[in-house]
Amino acid sequence: MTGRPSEPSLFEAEPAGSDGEAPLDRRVVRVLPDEPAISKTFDYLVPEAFGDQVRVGTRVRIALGPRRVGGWVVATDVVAPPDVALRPLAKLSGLGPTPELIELADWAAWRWAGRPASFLRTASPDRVVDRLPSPLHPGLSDTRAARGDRSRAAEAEAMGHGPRDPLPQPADGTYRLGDATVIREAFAAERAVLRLPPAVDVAAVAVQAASLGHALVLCPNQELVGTVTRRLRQAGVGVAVHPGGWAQGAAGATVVGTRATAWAPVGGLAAVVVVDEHDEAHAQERAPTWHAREVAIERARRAEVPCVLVSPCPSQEALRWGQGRLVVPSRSDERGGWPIVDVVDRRRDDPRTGLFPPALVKLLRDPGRRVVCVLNRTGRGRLLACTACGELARCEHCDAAVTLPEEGVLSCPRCGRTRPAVCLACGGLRLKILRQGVSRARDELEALVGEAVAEIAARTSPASSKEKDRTGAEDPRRGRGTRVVVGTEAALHQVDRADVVAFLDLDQELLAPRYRASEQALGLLARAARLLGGKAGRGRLLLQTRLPHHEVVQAVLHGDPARVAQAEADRRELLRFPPVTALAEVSGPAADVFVATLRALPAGRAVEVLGPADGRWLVRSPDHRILSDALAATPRPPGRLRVAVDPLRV
DNA sequence: CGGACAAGCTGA
DNA sequence: CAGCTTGTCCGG
Repeated sequence: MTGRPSEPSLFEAEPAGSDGEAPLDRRVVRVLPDEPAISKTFDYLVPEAFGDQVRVGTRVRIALGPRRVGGWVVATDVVAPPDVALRPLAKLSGLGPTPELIELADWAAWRWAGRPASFLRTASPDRVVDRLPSPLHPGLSDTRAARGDRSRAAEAEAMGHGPRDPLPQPADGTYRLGDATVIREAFAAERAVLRLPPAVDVAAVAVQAASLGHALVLCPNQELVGTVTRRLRQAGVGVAVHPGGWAQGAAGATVVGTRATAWAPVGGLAAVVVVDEHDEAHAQERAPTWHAREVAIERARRAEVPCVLVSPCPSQEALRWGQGRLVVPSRSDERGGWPIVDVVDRRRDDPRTGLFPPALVKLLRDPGRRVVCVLNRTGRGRLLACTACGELARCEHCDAAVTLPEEGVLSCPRCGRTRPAVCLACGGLRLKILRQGVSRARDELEALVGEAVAEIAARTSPASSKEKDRTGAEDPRRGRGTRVVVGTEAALHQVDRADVVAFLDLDQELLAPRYRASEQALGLLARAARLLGGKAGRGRLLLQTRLPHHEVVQAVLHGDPARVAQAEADRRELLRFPPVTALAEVSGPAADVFVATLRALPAGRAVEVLGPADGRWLVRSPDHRILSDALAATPRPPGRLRVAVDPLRV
């Protein structure tokens, strides 16, 4: 999983004076321009006036041809080729990534078939930083004493040495492990996967990490960043929140943030933690499709500091990396941190019952309960048929089944065309919804419970949200006022507490045609579990399914994610999917040319090419070294080409 | 990327 | 053959 480019690094410079004639009167540095289309480095003279401010990582401006562009110094003391006339650096633009991060960017560019500049941009401050502040106290320090006993108590509680209440939940709604020494145990070796059930407050792990010194804590979302930061500060830890705290982190602090924080400089780095490592928010969707977990792992390895991956449902990638160092609380502690699960076995239900069988309706009508219904289908209907002639509604252009995003409009999910809701076979105007989406479910729910029900869908593209702002439409976080909400999985991100979370059609998740479907479904259920708290609370997770024996259902029911992990490990082995192998997805107009070259690689570096399917090819190798070497060795043809290493939606 | 320059097409 | 488009290469 780790590996280094086999090709010599782009940035390796021969030190001046190594073979005699170093020009002592001029200093030359190598600069990588901050331009997506340029991946070459150029050498420049350092003006006398810049003094000793030019180091590896420094942001500079350079004259490149007729224009000026930004860039990073990637090597100093360079011996330039003798035949080029050097120009001086045009300007200093402040501090940039540390030399370690420059090297890490080089590695990441190889690992995810991207350009170093895209990583260096992520590793750079978002505004000019000319000097660093003084470092913050590492770990638990005098500041804590100054704050008095309250924070001491918070720390003790976080460490699991708080007052030993029996299982009933503390007032703040978090669930406390009976024996929290597992958290300390996780940091005892260089690496560990720490499996903590959803209701446990993961901030305790960050506090433990910070006790070793300045830690790097990666969270999948802003909400967790807030929680973790608050708890760290309560415990007296000096925290810098990325990206605003870039300079403070570089100077020395425990750094907390989301994905991009994997690239934050941390002065005196002592430990790395990835919170909810299974969460796909840690992966960048746009190419290069880098994953914060993998960057964190590599960073910790290079810095020789402990790395702990935390998750209620560790990914196969994490488990494989952990090499058996999986730290788990006692069975009862783990079980207690998952909610009570009601499995609604729908195998014998009348299909006409729809999405709301009596068991659910009863919970829905209980006035004291806040209910979130999850249905991962947007719009009103995803499959429709004519009430008159029974014909399925399909696209006139490409024949795909059309959907009903809103009343009266049919839309093709394949080619994007829309048309009025009319049957093409008989001209009938009435279509019946065979598979309903959230909008329709909302209407039905309102009728069932007799009160307003809010619908929550993902906030769509930035353009449309701007549109909403302009038209002054309502707050996207609807559902604050209503007791019952229904939505896609976005509902689980936008609601912070619930008494019941009901998955109206879990089978859609369990049977999704993606190799990661089981893990993704479990991740979704873990997220739902967070809204509910542990078994001691009154939260219930209701799962409607025709697959009650599916390992994902059984895992949540017993609070035992190992049931999924084991089944999944076998399946990945059998199907040769990651992490047993390494995958990349190649698409775009230039993909065919690129793939043809890949196919022709000599035996020693051969990769397996599958496809095309829907204009996309899959490239498979026994490991990432072979895959990344092959991708790096294959020239990019002109034209648009997307290479997604470790695609999650295959 | 953006400019420079070379090679290819068109029209009188 | 000028005048314009399209493509390829290069920048220190």
